[in-house]
Amino acid sequence: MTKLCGLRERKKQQTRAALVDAALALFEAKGFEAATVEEIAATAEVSPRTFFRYFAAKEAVLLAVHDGEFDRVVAAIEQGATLAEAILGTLGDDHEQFRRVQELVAHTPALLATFLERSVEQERRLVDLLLPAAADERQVLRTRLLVAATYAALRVAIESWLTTPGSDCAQHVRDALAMLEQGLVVTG
Amino acid sequence: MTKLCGLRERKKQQTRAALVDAALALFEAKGFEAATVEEIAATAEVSPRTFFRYFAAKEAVLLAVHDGEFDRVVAAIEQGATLAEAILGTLGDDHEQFRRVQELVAHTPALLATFLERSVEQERRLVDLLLPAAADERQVLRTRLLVAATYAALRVAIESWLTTPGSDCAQHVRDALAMLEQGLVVTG
DNA sequence: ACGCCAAGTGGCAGTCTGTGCCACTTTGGC
DNA sequence: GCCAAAGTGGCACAGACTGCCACTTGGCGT
Repeated sequence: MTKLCGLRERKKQQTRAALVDAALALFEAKGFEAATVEEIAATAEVSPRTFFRYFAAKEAVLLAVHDGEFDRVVAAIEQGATLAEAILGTLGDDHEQFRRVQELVAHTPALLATFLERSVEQERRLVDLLLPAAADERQVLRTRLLVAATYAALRVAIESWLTTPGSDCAQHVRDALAMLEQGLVVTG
Repeated sequence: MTKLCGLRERKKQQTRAALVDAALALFEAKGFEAATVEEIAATAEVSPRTFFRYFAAKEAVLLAVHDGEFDRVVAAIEQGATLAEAILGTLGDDHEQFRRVQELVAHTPALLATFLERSVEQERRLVDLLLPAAADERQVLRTRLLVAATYAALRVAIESWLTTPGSDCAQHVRDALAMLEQGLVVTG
């Protein structure tokens, strides 16, 4: 965990938050590609050089927003929760920042690409986590498929949620997962 | 289809192919990010400016390799094939260029991101194609889920295929789709 | 055979992302 | 208070990509 004792560490978190806020606002105001790192840094009162010390790339600012949520999913699984339970659990307290980011992602191909790639990384970690120590080949495949399909369902659910004003995100996810579990007619 | 009558058109296809070959070879030799557009263009005996007239971005060279295959999937569906049939149909004649590209994608996060984004675009087109004119909300959701899950299975299958030397790609895909159809235990 | 038009190309200047390096300030431990 | 370490800014630079303009060349009518 991050220490919050020193002044140094507090300033860092503060700068980080300022960068995220600035980026989110600017992306929403003028679009992801039109907003430059220079502007974001200026808004957060920091040099562009420093921006890249906090985030490896322009897109990474938004990635950072959700990292905490994934950690909670991992934690839940480590305590014995199923994948579905873990995901649904973190969706409860909807930070509206989550919606803002997802809205941006849905409208910006470059951001979508970044997020999908991050999803694959997360999928790999989850597979390792869910897999028993000694698993046969078939078990591995089944788990990979489970996680990948769950993420696919999550993505479909979020899209559906974004286009349905006032709806509950968790409910969309539950519906999608239920459909998945009951078995898709792949041949239809 | 592309006309092949004129000399002009032939030269264009030739340049395009030269760029693809050069890019593929250079990416394999020194890695995607280490290979510069300048080098690729030079190898294909063309100016860097011209490279970007053929491909919108450095990654797009590899995207182009698979565009033809997706068109075949679309064509098959328009002639009444199911999604699974259409996909398995195009996988038969395995161009080894397909494997080379997938190998690169698997090892290069930036390429993976681009390909996943392209996958989402393809998914959207397939959903429109598979959906009857008047479909209720539930039908739409089910179709989106079907396509997204199928692509997830495809991705898992390809990964599995790449890491199993000498195996048949189509067989991996069939196995994955079968698992999907029989219903995943989401709560496991 | 000639010449015109449009398509294709190259070069150049310029923007933006991202990185390495070095000097400078600040913080936390002693 | 002093010193190493952490954090920051500025600079120079590479590489991806774009707009613009001048130039060449293939297609085509006459």
